[in-house]
Formats: sequence, structure tokens, C-alpha cells
Amino acid sequence: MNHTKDQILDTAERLFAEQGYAATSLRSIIAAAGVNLAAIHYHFRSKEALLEAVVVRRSQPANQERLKLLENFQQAAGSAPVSLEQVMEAFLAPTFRMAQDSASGGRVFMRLLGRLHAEGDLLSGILKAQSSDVLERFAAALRRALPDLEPEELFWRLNFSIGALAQTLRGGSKELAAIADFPVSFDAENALARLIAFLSAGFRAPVPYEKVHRLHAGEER
Amino acid sequence: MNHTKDQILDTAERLFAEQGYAATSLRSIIAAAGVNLAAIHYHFRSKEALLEAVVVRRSQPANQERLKLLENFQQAAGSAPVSLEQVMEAFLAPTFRMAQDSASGGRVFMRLLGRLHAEGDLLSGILKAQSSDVLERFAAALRRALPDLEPEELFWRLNFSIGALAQTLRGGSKELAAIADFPVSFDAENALARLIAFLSAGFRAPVPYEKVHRLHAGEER
DNA sequence: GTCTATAACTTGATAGAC
DNA sequence: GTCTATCAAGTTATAGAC
Repeated sequence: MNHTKDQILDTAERLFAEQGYAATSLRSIIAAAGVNLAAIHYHFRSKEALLEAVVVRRSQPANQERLKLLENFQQAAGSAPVSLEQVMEAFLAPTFRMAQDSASGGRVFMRLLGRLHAEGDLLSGILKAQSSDVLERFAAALRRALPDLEPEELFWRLNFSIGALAQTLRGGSKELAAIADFPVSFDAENALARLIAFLSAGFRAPVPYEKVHRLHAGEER
Repeated sequence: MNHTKDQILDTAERLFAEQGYAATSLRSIIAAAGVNLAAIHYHFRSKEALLEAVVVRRSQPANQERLKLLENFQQAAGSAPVSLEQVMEAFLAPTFRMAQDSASGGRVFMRLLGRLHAEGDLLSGILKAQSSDVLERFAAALRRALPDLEPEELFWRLNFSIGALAQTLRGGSKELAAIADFPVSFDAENALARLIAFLSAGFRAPVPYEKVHRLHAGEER
């Protein structure tokens, strides 16, 4: 709708993603966007409100698509539970697909999400307000897909998964890429398939009753 | 050795972990540490050098222990490859153990690592310099433990694992903890066992040849 | 809606007395 | 080694002309 407003949103999204929220000043945003400093306070109210606008712009449609995909799977499954892979795909695909179409800045937004995830509780405050119902719906579907997994273990594995997701969205580890001998290209559909395969195997792993230090060299074998 | 110096290191570690590097001012550090602003520039040179000192203080002994554990496992295994679980334990245990003894601020440092991991390339610059050889040693052990996994898939799965690790170190997702019905207590040894079980299953997952959109509701079945 | 000008404050860093 | 005092630059935010 508004040219200046969108210009600010796009630029803020990119710089927040590249440098983080705290390290990005409003002045660097207006410089890159080619707009005036006052415009940022006119259209948004403050730096924090700008971040919220950046996040909400993309996460709201993504959340709606998540629920729609989950419902599709649920209808197809009838009374049977939706499979683990399908639950994960319904949740993850909207984010990854967004990154696929290069026209929009979806790829940038992916990195922003991955980054904000670690930066303070900025993101949790913004997202919790508008997507806690989505989280609960998916948590319920997940429990149905994994009926034998105790809730506490499920909780831990969900945290592991969120971390793996955030890392993937962030674009992976620089240290690691330096060691790899091959060029690493990013194909969202490809990454999604790999991530789902990895995580679903993790979710189905046997629960570690044996204490790990049993494995210590010297203590046994 | 020096009281003021250690006081600054401890406080900086805590505040960087809680708020992130960019969002933490030197003045908030000296206020909490009860020292003078100039002392921070006297003992360290700059804010960035302070961060480096904070990280190096703990990661250097951890890296040495990592290598020692790996060598122990390798000697015990003889000519056979060290198992995937053992490679992971050798790498992860030092960090988790550090968090266990509550006397030192190891728990805080864990959170700092998880946080810095996402914040810019601050950490990668600091760590790469002093632990790239550790990474290469472990990468080699990992390839031996998983000889059938193609390098590119191994690379992806390493990234997933690093993300899960960082998330665990960071202390997990606030959004998630709000949904959980049970009190979440952190026991490092316990978390380590759960993480290794999850990740090793992920590493051994079948490679996803099938494109994910085959699973889409409506496209088949 | 967009601009200039500026207020009000915080930041990292340093000089120099003790 | 530790302090005070201060610098120079950068920060968010706002008032008010156009």
C-alpha cells in the first residue's frame, strides 16, 4: 500500500536479520532504505513496534497456512492420528516455502526468525501473543502422533527440534561451512526434507534409560 | 589471581548471557560488578576483547578435555572406529559437566555460548581461532563413525545438531515451557543423555530420497 | 506524509590525578 | 591499579515547519 512504509519494513527486516535487533540502529535502517528518520516514528511508534510489525507481517499468514495444512492432513486421516512427518511438515512447510519464492524477502525473514529466536525474549513476547493457539494445536497433534512418548521426553525433543530449526533458518554454522569441502547451496524444499527426516528419527529414538556415563572409556567395556 | 579482573569476567559473563553482547553496556557491567569503568579498559582493552577473554577462559580447558576424552575412546576402540554416541559424548560432556558443578559459573557460560551462537559472527571469530583443530578432529571421527553417510547429508545433520545443542545450552524455549504442564528442572547429565539419544537417532535416519511434497494431503493417497 | 532541527540520553573509550 | 572527569560519537524520540 504505502511505498515508504513497505520500504522501511523490508529494510528493517534485512538489517535485523543480518545484524540482530540490538545491534541495528534506526539510522542505519533509514540510510539503507533511503527515507527520513522521522518517517520511521510516524509509521511505527518505536523501534520495538517496528520489529513487531516486521514479524507479524509474515508470521500471521504463515500461521494460518500451518493450521490449514494440519486440518487437511487431519481430514485425510479420518479418525486415525496424523503421522509425525505430516505434523512436522504442516508446521514447517509454510516457513520454508516462503523462503522459496525469491520475489518476496522470505529468505531474509527465515534468517531473521532464526536469529531473533536467540536474541532475548523479544520474539517470544511478540509471537506468543499471536500464535500460542497454533502451538497448542500442534502440540496436541504431536502427542497423538507419538502416544507412547512420555510428556517430559516429548518436551525435550521439541526443544531440540526448535533449536535445529532455528539453526537451519539462520543459515547454518559459519565455522562448519568453512570446513566443508563442497559448495553449500540452499534449496528450501531440500532442506525441509532433510530436517524432517532427521527430526522424526530423533523423536522416535528409544528413551535413554541408561545413564550416559556408562559409556565412559575406562568405566566399563 | 586478580580480584577486580575476575569480578569483571564473572559479571560480564552473566550479563552477556542474559541480555546478549550488543544489548549489554559496559556501564551495566561495572554497576553490577561494583568496579570502576576505567578498570574494564585497563584490564581488558575493549568491549570486544572482554568478550573474547570471557569465552577463552572457559572454552580452552573444555577443548582440551574434549580431545582427551576422544583419545580415551580411540585407545579403547583400538583399530575399530569410535561409536557415534561416544564421539558425541566426548564433544558434549565437557560443556555439560561444567554446568553441573554449581560453584563455578558454568551454567551461566552454557547459556552464553548458546546465545552468542546466534549473535553475529562474534563467536565464530573467537572460537575458530582457537578450536578449529578440535572441530576437524571430531569431524574426522564422525566420518569414521558414519562411513555410509554422504558428506553433504552429514554436513546438514551436523548443523541440525549444533542448533539443538545451542538451544539446549540456551535453556530451552520460553514459549514451550509455558505450555508444558510439568515443572522443568535442568539436570545437565540428564539433558546430555537425552540430547545424545535424540541426535544419534537423527544421524542414523534414512536419507530422504522421496521428495517431501509427496506427503501432501490431496496430492496422493 | 515528509522533512529539518534538536532534545535528551547512552554508548565506548581515554587522559591524567592519585 | 584505581579513581574522576570528560570526550566524541551515536542512540531513540519528538516538536514543528512545510
